[in-house]
Amino acid sequence: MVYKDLADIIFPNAKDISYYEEKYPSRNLKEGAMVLRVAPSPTGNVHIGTVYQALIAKKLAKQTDGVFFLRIEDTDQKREIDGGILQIIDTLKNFDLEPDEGMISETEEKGAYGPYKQSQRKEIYQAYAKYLIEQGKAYPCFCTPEELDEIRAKQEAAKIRPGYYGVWAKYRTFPVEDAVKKIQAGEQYIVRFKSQGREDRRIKHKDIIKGNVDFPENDQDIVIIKSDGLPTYHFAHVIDDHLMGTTHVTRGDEWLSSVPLHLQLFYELGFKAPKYAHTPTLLKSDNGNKRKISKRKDPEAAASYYQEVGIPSLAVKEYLLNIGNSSFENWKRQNKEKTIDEFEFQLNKMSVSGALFDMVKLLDVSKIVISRFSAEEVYEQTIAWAKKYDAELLKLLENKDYSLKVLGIERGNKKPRKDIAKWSDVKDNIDYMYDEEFFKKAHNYEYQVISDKSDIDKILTLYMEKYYNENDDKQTWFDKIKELAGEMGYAKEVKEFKANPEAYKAHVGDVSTVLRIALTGRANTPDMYEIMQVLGKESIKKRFEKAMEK
RNA sequence: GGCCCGUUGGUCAAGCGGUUAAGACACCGCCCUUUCACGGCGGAGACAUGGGUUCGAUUCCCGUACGGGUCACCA
Repeated sequence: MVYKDLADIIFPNAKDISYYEEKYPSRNLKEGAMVLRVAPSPTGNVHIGTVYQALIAKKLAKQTDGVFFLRIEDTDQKREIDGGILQIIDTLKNFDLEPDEGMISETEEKGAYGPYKQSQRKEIYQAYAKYLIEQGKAYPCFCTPEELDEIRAKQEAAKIRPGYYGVWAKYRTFPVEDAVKKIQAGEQYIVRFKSQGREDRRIKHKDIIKGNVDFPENDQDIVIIKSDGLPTYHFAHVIDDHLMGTTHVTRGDEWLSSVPLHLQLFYELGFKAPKYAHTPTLLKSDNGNKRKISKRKDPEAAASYYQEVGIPSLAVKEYLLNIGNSSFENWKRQNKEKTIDEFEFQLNKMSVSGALFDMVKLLDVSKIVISRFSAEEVYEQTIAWAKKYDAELLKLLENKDYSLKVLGIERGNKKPRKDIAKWSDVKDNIDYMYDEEFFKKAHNYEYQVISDKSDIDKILTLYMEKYYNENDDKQTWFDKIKELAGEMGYAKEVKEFKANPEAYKAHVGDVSTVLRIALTGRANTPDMYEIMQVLGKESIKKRFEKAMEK
C-alpha cells in the first residue's frame, strides 16, 4: 500500500486539485493592483479591529484598482453565533466599507472566487489535503486529546519544547497499512501536515510593516483537517488566499509568529505566497499596563459601540486612518475639501508597535468632522441615531424647519462651532431652544456679576420694551445692548470698565449675561444674536417673563 | 519558560549618524471690541537603561529592564 491508497480511503470523493486550479484562474488585473481581504469569524460583536483591517484593505485595493473581498472564517462551529455573518456585513456597510466580492447576506455572495464562506469550501480543503497525503506530506493522526495532553505533560516535565513534532509525532511514521486498518475499524482521526522544517534552521521573512524578521523554521506537524472534516485556520488561509488570488495579507500582528508555518505550507503546496503586512494591535491602558482591546471587557472594542454613542463612522475612520498613517492628520489639514478616499495610504509607513486607543482624541476628530457637516446632515444623522437610541430627542426634533435653524446656529461659516462630538451630545446642546422643553424645566437662573433682582428685572423689561427689535441686524442689536447698559449705569465697553473699574458696577458683558441666562437658563451658549433670531419675539418675551417670576 | 516584536513628552507620533528633537490631542497662560466653543499667540513636557562602534549617537551593534504577541482538533 502506498500514500495514494491512504489518501483514497480518507477522502474517496475529493476532486483532483487541478479542477480547482482551473476553476479559479489568476485574476486579470493591471500591474500593481492589490488584492486584499478582511476575514473575520462570525462570533458576534464585530471588533473595531476588524473595521480597522477592512478600512486599510479597502483603501489599498481602491488605490491600486485592485480587489477587496470579504471572507467568512467559520471553521470553528462551536464559536459561531446566529446572525454573526449579518453583523459583519452590516458593520462594514455602516462604515461604508462594502467589499467588492464576498458575502452580501447570510446566504448570498458575489464574485467569481467563492464560496466566500469557509464552511462551504470543505471539499476544496479536502482535495488539497488529499493531495498532500498522496505526496506523503500529510498523514492521519489517531491521538486522542488525552494522549496529546499526556505528551504535553511529559514535555513540560522534561522542560522541552511542547508540541507535536519530531519523535513526539507519534503517527508521523506510522505505516500506511496500519493507518488504513485503524480507519477501517472506525477509529477517529485528524489530518496533520508532515513538516519538513528543522528547528535549528532559520527562515527569513520580510514583512511590509515589521520589516525583516527571522524565525526558527516550523517543525510542528500541525493539524490541517479537524475531526469534523473542516480545516484549521492555517490550512484554510493558505488554500483560500492562493485560490482567491490574494496578493497582500493584512492581518493583526498576533499572526506574525505563524508566518514560518504559513510560508512552509505555501511552499509545500507549490503556491506562491502573498506578501504579508502584520498590523499593530489596538491597545488600551489598563492599570498602567497596555493590553489588547478586549471584546469581553471593553465596550469600545465593539464596532457597534461607536454607532450607539453616536460617533459618525467617518470620524471613526479618520481616527483609525491616523493611527495607521500619522501623516493623515497633516494631509487632512492641508486638504480640508478632499475626502479621505483621496489620501494615499502607505502600509510601510505604519507604526510597528501598538497604539493605545485614545477616546479623547477620537472625540476631537469627531468634533471636527461634525463641525463640517451642514445643518441638514447633522439633522439627518441625529434623527437616524435618535430613532434607535433616544425617543425624547426624536420628539424634540419633530419640527424639522425649526430644528434646522437651531442646528444651523454658528454653522457653515469659516469658524463653525465644535461643540458636538457625538449625536448623544445633541440633546443637551439644544434642548433649551425648544419652548416645550424650556418651560417644562425649573431654572435656577444663577446670575453672575449682576445679581440684584430689581436690576435684573429692570434690564429685562427695559430691553424688551425699549430696545429689542427682531429686525435689527447684529451690529444694531449689540449697539442697543450697549445703550441699555449705559442707561442702567454700566460700562458700555468692556475696555472702559477694565480701565476704570471703580466707576461702574459692571459692564455690557454682564448685562448680556443677564439676558443670556434669562433667555436660556444657562451661562454658556452660542451666539446670542442668532439664538434670539431663531427663538423669535414671542418666545423671548415669555422667557423673560418666566425669569422675572422667580 | 522558549520563540518573536517593540520602547521618542500624559496619549498618538515625525525624525533613521551632526536637528534649537516637528506636529496633533490633552493641560496651562494671554489675545480675539458680550459668555462658551472656535481661532490666534505663547508655555510646560520626551529619545527606558548600561556598554560599545564613531570625531560625533535618539538614530548602528550587544546586554539589561519593561511592555506586547505566540506556543490548541480557536481564529
